[in-house]
Amino acid sequence: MPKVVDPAERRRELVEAVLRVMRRDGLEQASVRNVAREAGLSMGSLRHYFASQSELMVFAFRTVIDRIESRLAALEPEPDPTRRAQRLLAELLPLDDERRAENEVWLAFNSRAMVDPALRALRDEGYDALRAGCQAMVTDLSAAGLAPTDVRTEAERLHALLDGLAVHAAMRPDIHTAESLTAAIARHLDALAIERSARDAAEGEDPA
Amino acid sequence: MPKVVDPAERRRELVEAVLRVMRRDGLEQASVRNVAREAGLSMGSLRHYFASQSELMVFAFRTVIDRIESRLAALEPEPDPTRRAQRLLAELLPLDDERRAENEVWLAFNSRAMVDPALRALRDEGYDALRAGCQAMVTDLSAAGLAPTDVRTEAERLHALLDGLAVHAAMRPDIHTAESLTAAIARHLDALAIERSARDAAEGEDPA
DNA sequence: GCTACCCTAACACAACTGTGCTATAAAAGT
DNA sequence: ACTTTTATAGCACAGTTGTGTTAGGGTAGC
Repeated sequence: MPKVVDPAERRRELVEAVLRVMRRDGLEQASVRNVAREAGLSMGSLRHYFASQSELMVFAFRTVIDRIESRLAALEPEPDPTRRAQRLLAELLPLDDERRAENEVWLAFNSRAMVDPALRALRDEGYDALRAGCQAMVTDLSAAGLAPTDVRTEAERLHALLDGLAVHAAMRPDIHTAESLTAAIARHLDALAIERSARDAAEGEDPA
Repeated sequence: MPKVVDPAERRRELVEAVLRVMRRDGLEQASVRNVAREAGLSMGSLRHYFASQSELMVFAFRTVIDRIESRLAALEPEPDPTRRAQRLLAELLPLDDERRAENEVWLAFNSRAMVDPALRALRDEGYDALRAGCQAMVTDLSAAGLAPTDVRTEAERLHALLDGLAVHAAMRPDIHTAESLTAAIARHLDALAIERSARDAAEGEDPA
């Protein structure tokens, strides 16, 4: 009976099982037994694809990261920096069920990474990528005169706002609807532009 | 030998043991055995003070919440809304080792509350309190002409920024120093004031 | 004195964990 | 046709978990 499915496909199925269990019962319930049962396999089979639980978790986390990154990369090019930022941020916020699920497992992985060294490297990778993305967005906006020139501080602020909204959406999905999340982000982008104009005007006055 | 210390004191010691274990080894290591060993007691003794692990965790979480709230309440009154907001936010951010520790256990409790119903109520309580605090700050700033009039959106933005910064500080304490955190918050308060001025000016022009 | 009570300790139990090992059947390679 | 590799299943083992129960030692009230 073996060899009926592609090994890579099996691994993907197992990752899906991990994510399902994590969402339904919490990260600590994602034991090798529970995951194997969820996937309809014996735990001996699971161990054939992943030698250890840590390996399974790392692969699952990596899969989630790759999925998010490829989704961002697949976005059609958008020359206008504001609209580009809006689309990127909309892709990162948990606005629909699929991304809500993704957000939950992302947060679970992140919290385990606080203690598990094997996951820490992946968490840092995701963190750095998001940080770089925020920095790129602010840089483009700033170049277009739509954000203050202090890119570093503004990128940190945007990044923290984004992650904070994601955490809040996971904690209270009833309060933080897709509308309120997008409104908060839109307001922030708007505020960045206003701030830039005001600072430019102040600079034009002061030294003159 | 029993009865040498106040039972309430014992409970406090046990909570401290919980927090130490949680910070050192992670939340999932805070088993009744590990906590009892950390406190230098047998697990039979621990169970005399807390009938179940859930009870212990709830009490520990409650203690952390109370500690933060009483520290905020102990702040001397500050009439200037900007300075008051700065002080409140400085008290909530993990700027020193003590509050870094507090922040870590806070996040750990929050992540477990995603799955543990007993902790969820406490998490929601903490969330609501912080949300109300942000709303109060923005309301005062807005009344003083130092923040936009859309209190609801701005409170959500401030709240998310605050929690996002706390998460980032826990993840990357090397990157997010006390200086960068306070700078981000200061910039945000500054931006709120600028935004208000600009919107007021725009409104004065438009309908005229 | 003594009785009642609080605290502490220690053990038992069932459930769960990750991991190693073995057996077997199907496929692939020759 | 035969051998080797791959995939699956199942079990054993040692460790940890939460919780219950039992017993004993120390203090306080009478």
